Amino acid sequence: MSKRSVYKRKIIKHFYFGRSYSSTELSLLLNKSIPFTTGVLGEMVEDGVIEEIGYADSRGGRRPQMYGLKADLLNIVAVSIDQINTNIAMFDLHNEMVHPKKNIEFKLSNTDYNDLVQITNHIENYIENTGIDPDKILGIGISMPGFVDVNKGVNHTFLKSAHGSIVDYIEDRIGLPVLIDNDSSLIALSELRFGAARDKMNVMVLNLSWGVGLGMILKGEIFRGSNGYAGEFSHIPLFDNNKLCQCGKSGCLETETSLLVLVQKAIEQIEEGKLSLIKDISESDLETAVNKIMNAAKRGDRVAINLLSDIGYTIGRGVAILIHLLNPEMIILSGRGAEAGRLWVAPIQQALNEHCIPKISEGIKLEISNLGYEAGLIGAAALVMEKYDSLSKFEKRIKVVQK
Amino acid sequence: MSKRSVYKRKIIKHFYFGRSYSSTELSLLLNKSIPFTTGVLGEMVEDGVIEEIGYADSRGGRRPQMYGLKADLLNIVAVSIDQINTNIAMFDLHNEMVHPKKNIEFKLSNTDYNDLVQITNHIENYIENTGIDPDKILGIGISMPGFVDVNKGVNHTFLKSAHGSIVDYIEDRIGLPVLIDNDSSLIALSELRFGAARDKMNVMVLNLSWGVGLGMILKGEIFRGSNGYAGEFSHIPLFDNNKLCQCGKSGCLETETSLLVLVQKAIEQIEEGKLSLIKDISESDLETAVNKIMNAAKRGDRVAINLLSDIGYTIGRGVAILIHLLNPEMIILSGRGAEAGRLWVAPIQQALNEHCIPKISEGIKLEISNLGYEAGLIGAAALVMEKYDSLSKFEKRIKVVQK
DNA sequence: TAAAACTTCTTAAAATTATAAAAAAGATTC
DNA sequence: GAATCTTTTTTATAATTTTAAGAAGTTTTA
Repeated sequence: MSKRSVYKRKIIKHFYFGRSYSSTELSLLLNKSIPFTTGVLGEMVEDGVIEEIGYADSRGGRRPQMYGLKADLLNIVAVSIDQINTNIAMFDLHNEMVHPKKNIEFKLSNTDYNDLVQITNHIENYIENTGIDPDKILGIGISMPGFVDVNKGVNHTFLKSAHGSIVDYIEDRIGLPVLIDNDSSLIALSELRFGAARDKMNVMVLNLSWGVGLGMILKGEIFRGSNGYAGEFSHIPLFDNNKLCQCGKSGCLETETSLLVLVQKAIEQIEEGKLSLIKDISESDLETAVNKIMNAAKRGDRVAINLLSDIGYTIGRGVAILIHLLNPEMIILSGRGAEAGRLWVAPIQQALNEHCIPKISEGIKLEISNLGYEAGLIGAAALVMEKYDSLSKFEKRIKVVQK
Repeated sequence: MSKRSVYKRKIIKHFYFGRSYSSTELSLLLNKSIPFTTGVLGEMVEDGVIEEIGYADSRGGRRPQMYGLKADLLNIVAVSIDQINTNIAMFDLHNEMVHPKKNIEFKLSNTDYNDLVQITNHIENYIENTGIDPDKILGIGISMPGFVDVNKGVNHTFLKSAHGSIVDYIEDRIGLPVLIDNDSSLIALSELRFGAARDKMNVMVLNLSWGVGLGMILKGEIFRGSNGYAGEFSHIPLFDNNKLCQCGKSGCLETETSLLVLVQKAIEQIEEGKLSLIKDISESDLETAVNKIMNAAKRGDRVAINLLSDIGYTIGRGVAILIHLLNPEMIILSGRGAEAGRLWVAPIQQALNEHCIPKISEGIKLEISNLGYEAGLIGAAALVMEKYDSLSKFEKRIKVVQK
């Protein structure tokens, strides 16, 4: 691969994450001279990869020519899998969804090989339905919970097939580059590239869901640890409570903060006869139960608010640990539970005030994501572009960037 | 600064940390072509910066010419400050101590400006006593406990002078580049460059001392967080014990693991009448008390061993948190308490077995440092070289590397 | 034991990339 | 409103760095 084409890939990546740049700005980002950058940009315009998108405002001199990616040059398939739902969507290079996302209800089992076959079928069908030429698809990004070994393309928790790598299987069947990563890390990636963590160096992104996931941004990059297992926030041993966690240990943070615990405690309190707006909930339909509790809290129900506060405070104690160990500049509440995030800010902040050395916690921003429910899908698409300039599997894909 | 001289600095840094390289190896490390690297190396030999040190064994072809730094080209002053002792030493480029280290008993107060003056005097005298020409000194590296803001050169815990930056003060007085960093981070740095963490990517280095410090190696580099406060392991809120910590909060890990707690518990148990080899200890002379307990443990005293085990187990619980969050490949026990480290390996390992998800803790190595007592000084010297290729304050110092 | 294979080192030509100066376009100032 | 200052872009020239090919040593293999 020629050096020039390496720079072209980097330029495409910058444009994807940053929208538009002038020649001068890019030369700074690439650490190359302006004449060189201008030359490369010229070639890319000729090849139809990027286009001139007008002039930016002057900052005291000649107005800079701005460049941007041609949105329809390439597409990216994003797949977001969780325990009960799988979503598939197609994005263009401006990060717009170009085909309606498809939601599949799909209970993820731990070991069934058939699950993998099913999901691959769905992806295959979805791509066909979009009518987009596979030659115009850069790759497929997949977000899923569990212990994901990024390099081997294996998930040690879900879709464990005897047939080895998930990535290899899907690549073989569909013939496109496939990348997988853990859902919390990808939510952090979307916050880093498109959300509140943009241009930040050290940020902790909490993925509020059935458990509390953690995506870490350290030194301006997603941190994954030596095997990709970093961020197991749910399972830090924080309590002497003898409550068994689904991971097999006891005392995990999750044993006091999961939404399951929330529902259990709510049922307990209602049975004790406390007055509450919460009605008719049971452990057998958690999703509905959680929604009812959340809604009650939003309407000011004391019981619901107190329950959420307790959990928030406990999460906050965990966050205090993160702050002491990693000294981040920002905490972001993201994931599907972030909508109710506002309810949690106060108790978390309270826990931070009580458990942090002031010097280390002062100035830390506690923010709620505005990427919302889509963060997982955006992260899956971003994963593909994130690796575009470094993985060899992209080398032969897009002709225009090969010289 | 010319580009070529940037590469020369990088080469010097590589040699300092790696001893000797061939032209081919260096060209790989620098990402430059072999002819270019050979050319630069030739110039550096001519300038007397490096020398040819013979041929390495062949690996199936012509034997490579090896190069190494001239040890006496430059010297580095290392200063290691802790709460009761300050050590100063002079190193050469082969990391050998070229002048006997000087130990100064010196109780570090929190705010006394005079402390800073005193320490600077000592450094000044020490350099004079070595008889080494200041023009042959690259810089001064300082290791100290507390909240160190590396960029501002300020310590928010010790030597807080109204006169601003510690670094600026010493640089003004001595006229040499000065760098400071937190002791635990520097111990981690010496492990990374010269110890068990060499070539490792993600390692947690515990600095066993009066508290338990933590130096983190993430992605092959020391991690310091956004303000340099990362690694406050001692003060993670882990207990509901209502014991007040010196940091002002309660429930910190330190409230159950500090050597002070060790002594208090020992006294308690002896007063209760337990049979033990430990005799005549009191809280007024902690250093002696700790030594007596350690020695008793080494001779097999049950009381001492149990006390250390309890503390080790508690530290292990903290380490389990580190493992879940950061997924390191290795844990190193270092610092002055590492000698007794062997006594702690078993209880720490025990805690890891009980509190870690097997998938994430399997394969993690738990090692005892072999850098020993000197780790702090070595780290302080290494700090200077670590920053040599990136800080402008070194630009004008060494003439031979300026072209 | 000689040929093959392989690694290192050297050289000169080729390609890449940067520098510097000037031109273009717009903002600011007096 | 002309002169001056800025920033961006272009161009030509200069410097840097790589490529490619071959020479020089060593080990491996036949």
